[in-house]
Amino acid sequence: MSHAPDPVARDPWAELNPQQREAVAYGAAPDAGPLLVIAGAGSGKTSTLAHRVARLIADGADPNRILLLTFSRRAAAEMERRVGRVLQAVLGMRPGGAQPPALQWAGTFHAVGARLLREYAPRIGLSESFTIHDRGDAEDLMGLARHELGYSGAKSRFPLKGTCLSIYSRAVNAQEPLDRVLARHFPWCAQWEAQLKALFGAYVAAKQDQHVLDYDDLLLYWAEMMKEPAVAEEVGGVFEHVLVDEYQDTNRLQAAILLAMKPDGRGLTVVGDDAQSIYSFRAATVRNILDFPGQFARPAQVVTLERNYRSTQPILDASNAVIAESPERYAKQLWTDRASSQKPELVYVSDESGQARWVADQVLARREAGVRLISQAALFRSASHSAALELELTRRNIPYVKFGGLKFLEAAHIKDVLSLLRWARNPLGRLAGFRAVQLLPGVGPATAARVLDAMAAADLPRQALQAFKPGAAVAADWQPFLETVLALGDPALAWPADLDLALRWYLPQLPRLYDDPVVRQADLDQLARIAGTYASREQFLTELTLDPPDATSGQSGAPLLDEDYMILSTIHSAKGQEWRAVYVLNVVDGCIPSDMSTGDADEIEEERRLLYVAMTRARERLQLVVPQRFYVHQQSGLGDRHVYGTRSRFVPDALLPLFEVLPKSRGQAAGAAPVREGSRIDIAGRLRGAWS
DNA sequence: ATCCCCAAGCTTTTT
DNA sequence: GCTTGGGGAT
Repeated sequence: MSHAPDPVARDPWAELNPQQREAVAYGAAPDAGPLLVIAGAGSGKTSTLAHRVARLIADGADPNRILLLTFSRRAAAEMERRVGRVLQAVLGMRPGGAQPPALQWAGTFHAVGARLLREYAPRIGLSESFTIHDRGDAEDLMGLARHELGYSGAKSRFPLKGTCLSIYSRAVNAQEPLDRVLARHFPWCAQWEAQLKALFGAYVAAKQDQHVLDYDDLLLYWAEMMKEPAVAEEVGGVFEHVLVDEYQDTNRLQAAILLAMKPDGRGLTVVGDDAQSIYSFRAATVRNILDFPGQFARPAQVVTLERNYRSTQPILDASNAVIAESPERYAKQLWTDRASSQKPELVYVSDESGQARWVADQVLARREAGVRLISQAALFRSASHSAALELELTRRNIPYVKFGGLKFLEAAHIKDVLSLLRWARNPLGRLAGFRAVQLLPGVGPATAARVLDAMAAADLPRQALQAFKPGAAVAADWQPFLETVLALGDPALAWPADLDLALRWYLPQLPRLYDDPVVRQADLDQLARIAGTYASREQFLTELTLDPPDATSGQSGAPLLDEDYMILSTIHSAKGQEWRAVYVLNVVDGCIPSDMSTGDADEIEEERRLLYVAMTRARERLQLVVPQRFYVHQQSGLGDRHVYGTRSRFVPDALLPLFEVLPKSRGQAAGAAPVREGSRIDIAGRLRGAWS
């Protein structure tokens, strides 16, 4: 242990600047109104929020009555860690001694909603054993309803199940009537309004019959529950302080929940940055944060954090210039005292493989200069944009971990096992059952439907299952399956023995079900390992759907935690993070902005903010990479093809002086040919020079 | 009723 | 390139 005292340990408030202090100290008076903290990128937002929570507790607030709403569980964990650290210092506890009080209520809106609903289930007529549908399940259930209503014929060209769910979800989250949602966001579906209404009715009924909630329900039921004055007062009273992080990415439904809990705004703190609002596709609205102060009888106090501790001035200058074009925002100009002569770079490369080679070269060169892989990240607009880079990294043996766009839970074999567990927990969950039963050889949709119908009609679903007589072809396999399902339904079974039981039945089925049983078995082993870290099956199922493991390892096998690896991430998943070196891929019109999002001005603005978020992740080095030729997946008709890309419209000519443009000799794209090893030495030399 | 094969359509970001 | 729907053989 070091004798040099941690600066936090010496004086926990010393490291705060005046604005941060104001945000931390605000509301000492008992009648203080709500607080809005506008926290620019890299302005110490997490630290400020953590200090504020710690100060509240130090001043006597009960940690069990503090609700901290974050955007992801990862963010919640980080916040808890930092609150604990500050508290230790404030309360004068010695590290390694007694633990500082922990927060009982920290998590995402959805996770907190799930927990509250589980608690209040009996009072609002909800089954306590409700299971939660992830996006895929919700789509499938929507698809089922769509089919039952006869909209699935090949000729009708009715919106696909995924589109239907998106429409439904937006209507719920934005709290807007269907016709408006259709007109504004899905005009090509407007002709189906009546049918969609019927479909959504059937979908809602199906969820209720089966005791399942989808993501939106976790918010919707919570909001509805709060409309009951007695419950609202009770729940609102439980939480003395409510703090919300990333408020720019909340939607109207979430705002309604907050308002219902804290109608006068007392004890309410929201933190965010309107310039980083990037989730409007999920019905988040920047209006929430822009309109926050005026919502209350006593307007909110607004504190703005403009000092940036993360990036060098040249990086900040370029980022500020990019966002400056945005029309409506809380005016702020980030500043820093981290001077540097290193401008961000704008790098032209030939195509995506040239881009991959360039980035790999850069990463290695930077690593030689002392920047660990884990301090370097490649960011991109959509998960598929990293494919070429992943290949290149694997080829060169550079380990990486990829965030975003992960399909672990969507893999068929994972869903198989989870549906077994879910169905055992909630026998009325039709989707899980439908999938589980069809794992048996000789059982298809018709038999599965008969089983589930019999169960749905019975008072005791499990007995109906036991009594079910399958056809002769299935009989031999039925008995062990039945025994497994019934055993899984035994509440006395200790977790994770349930999973072992399910796997014992399921693993032998793998070779019959899939061509590549070995790979899939490895995944399931992984699942079993994760399972051990959850306290119960219920927690496992809930948290896995609400917060799926969000990274995949680039190397086969388990990622070694203390090994050095670089980060690949979608820009969305990069929120709140920072790295010493950041490479932004495909800074090309069509990628940023995505050609999916060039519909209206609002969408374009969000794409601009996306680039801003990507750029402001960088501490020291920032490179925007522009492939001059890139591959687009089939859009309409023509098939896959190459397109000659132009630099993103968010970096117009006027901004070029803020960047160093590479390569310096025109006409030669960097990383153009794999044979040009000579130029690599050149580049490496230049980079070393930059660090001397 | 199941299962297997073919054809057709669509392809962002995520709790 | 990958899922979904339809048709035919078993």
